[in-house]
Amino acid sequence: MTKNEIADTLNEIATLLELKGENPFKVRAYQAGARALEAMEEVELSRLVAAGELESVKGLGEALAKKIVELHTTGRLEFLESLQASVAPGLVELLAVPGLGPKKIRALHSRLDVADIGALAAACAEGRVAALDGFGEKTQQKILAGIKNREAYGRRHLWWNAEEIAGPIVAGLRALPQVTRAEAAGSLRRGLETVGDLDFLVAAGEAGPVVEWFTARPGVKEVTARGETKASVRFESGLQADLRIVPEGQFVFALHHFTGSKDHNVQMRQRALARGLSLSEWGLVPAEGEGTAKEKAAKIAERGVRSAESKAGAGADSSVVCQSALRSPHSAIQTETELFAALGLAFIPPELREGLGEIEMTEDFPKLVDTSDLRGTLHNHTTASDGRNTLAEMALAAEALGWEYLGIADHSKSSVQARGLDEERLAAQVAEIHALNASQKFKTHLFTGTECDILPDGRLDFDDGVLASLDYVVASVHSAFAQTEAVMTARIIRALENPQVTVLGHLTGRLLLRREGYAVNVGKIIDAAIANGVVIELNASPQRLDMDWRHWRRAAERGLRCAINPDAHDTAGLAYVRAGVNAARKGWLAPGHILNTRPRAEVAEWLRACRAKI
DNA sequence: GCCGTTTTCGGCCCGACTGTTTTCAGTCG
Repeated sequence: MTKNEIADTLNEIATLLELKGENPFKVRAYQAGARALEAMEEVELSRLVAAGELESVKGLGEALAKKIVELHTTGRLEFLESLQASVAPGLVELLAVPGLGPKKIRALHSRLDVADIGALAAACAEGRVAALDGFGEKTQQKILAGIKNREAYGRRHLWWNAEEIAGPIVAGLRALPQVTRAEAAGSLRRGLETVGDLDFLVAAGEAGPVVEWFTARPGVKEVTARGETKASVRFESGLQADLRIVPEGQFVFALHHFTGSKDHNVQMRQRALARGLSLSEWGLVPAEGEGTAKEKAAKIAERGVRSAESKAGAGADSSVVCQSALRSPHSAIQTETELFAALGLAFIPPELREGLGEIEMTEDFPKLVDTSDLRGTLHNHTTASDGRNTLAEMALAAEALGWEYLGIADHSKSSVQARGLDEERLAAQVAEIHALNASQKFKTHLFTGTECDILPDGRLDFDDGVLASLDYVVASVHSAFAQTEAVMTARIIRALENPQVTVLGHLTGRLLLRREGYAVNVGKIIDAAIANGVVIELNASPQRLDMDWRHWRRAAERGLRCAINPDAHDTAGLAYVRAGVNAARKGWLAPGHILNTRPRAEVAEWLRACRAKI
């Protein structure tokens, strides 16, 4: 079993133990064990298993080590199998119903014999749930509503769609007179391709009016929680949003905490502990002593500077940090930059906070690419194929964005469903583009291109002579998605080896939340692209974001060049580059890694040189 | 089930909110 499969198994054990009413700390131990594995390299796990040294890993004791070894070597675990046999399988899915936790589920199971969602819905409909001790009419209604909306609630949402809802809310919050600071945190702030829910964080003198305003937003279908400093709502799309209101001095700590990710926060807290400090959403305080971080922070703030300094920890390096934190934990640190600095770190951009090596970064981070760095894009469509705006309309929109160039890459003839261009229509389009460029009607230069189908056998949809008449060629797969990984990989590599191909379009063909990508060996494709001097596109369409950001950092270090392409099918679609830039930033990409941050002349020269590599 | 410069037993993050009960348990993040 692989490391991640073993981690999943440990998490499954934790869930089953929870449903059985086991000691919650035992449950947590399994979850911590899973996290410890996830943070490990695959080869490191194999080494530790072989050497019998798993117990040297923090969080793995004798019992977990034994189980991990069994899973790693045999792929099975007797303990899990007997555990699974002792828990009704339908109970696990009940955990997904809002308001139901292990205790309530066990009560439903033991007293009403409810063992799955169907039985639960029936019990609610008959009023049997409301009659149970500890349950009531409201709980029953909530469970019924939760079951009914389970599908929409469980869904994640495209970053783009979530941002469209969140943007106006942040602006509205900032405009409230009580509010001094407001941000959207969570995976939205980290620029993750999909978002589970929205987290809004506000610093305000008075919370009541902010909660009032928030819960009254248009599109709010349901207010699921409303307290003095917190509120939760559900929008009609199923998207949930949480609001938290904190005092000004706590804002930066809460912002960092709720931006996450979980892994990043765990590593940050570990780093703080190593410096004798405790980091939480409440503040950065000395780790030693009694009481919670919140209590300590409050006490220290009350006592003031002098007595606090006398308690500063030992060790020259950490005492500096301690004293500055102690001096005034709620006022000395006002920005995330200062928070990171207190732990000896440079500011970590939110997009990089995934616990994937950003904490270990000892030097300053490279300047990540920004939307304003882009001087144009390749891969856009017009009404000639399946676009919804004409060539001139697209050029005008690109000019309005200040772009120096716009690449036109309509579909090729095999993409019949997209009205792909044949040789004749392509030649006509090229002539039209040349005429438009010559007219100097627009400041934006148009490059002639095609999004040429990679046929099932790896040949291209146009002859080399036709391709050579264009400024550039995006090659993409649009058919025979069901090929095996080996066949698909060989197919794409054959296309990359054609000297006419300059850019590989949407590497996996995935549609986020709708369709998995086709099977393809990404590592081999990256190798082939580097070897053949082909750019791999970061397709910026919010539902694609393909090639995935997780591959970019290492690929770029090895010399792969990226093009951030909106794959726009209308003028509004040009704005998708922003989603692509997000993904590129998550992949640690700097402007130098990206072809379309270069000026027009340089891009034109690069495209020429690329084709001359024969 | 894990952990230990206070330790091999007794802790393990905890505050906010809801619903039910009438002072608190369960859930959530």
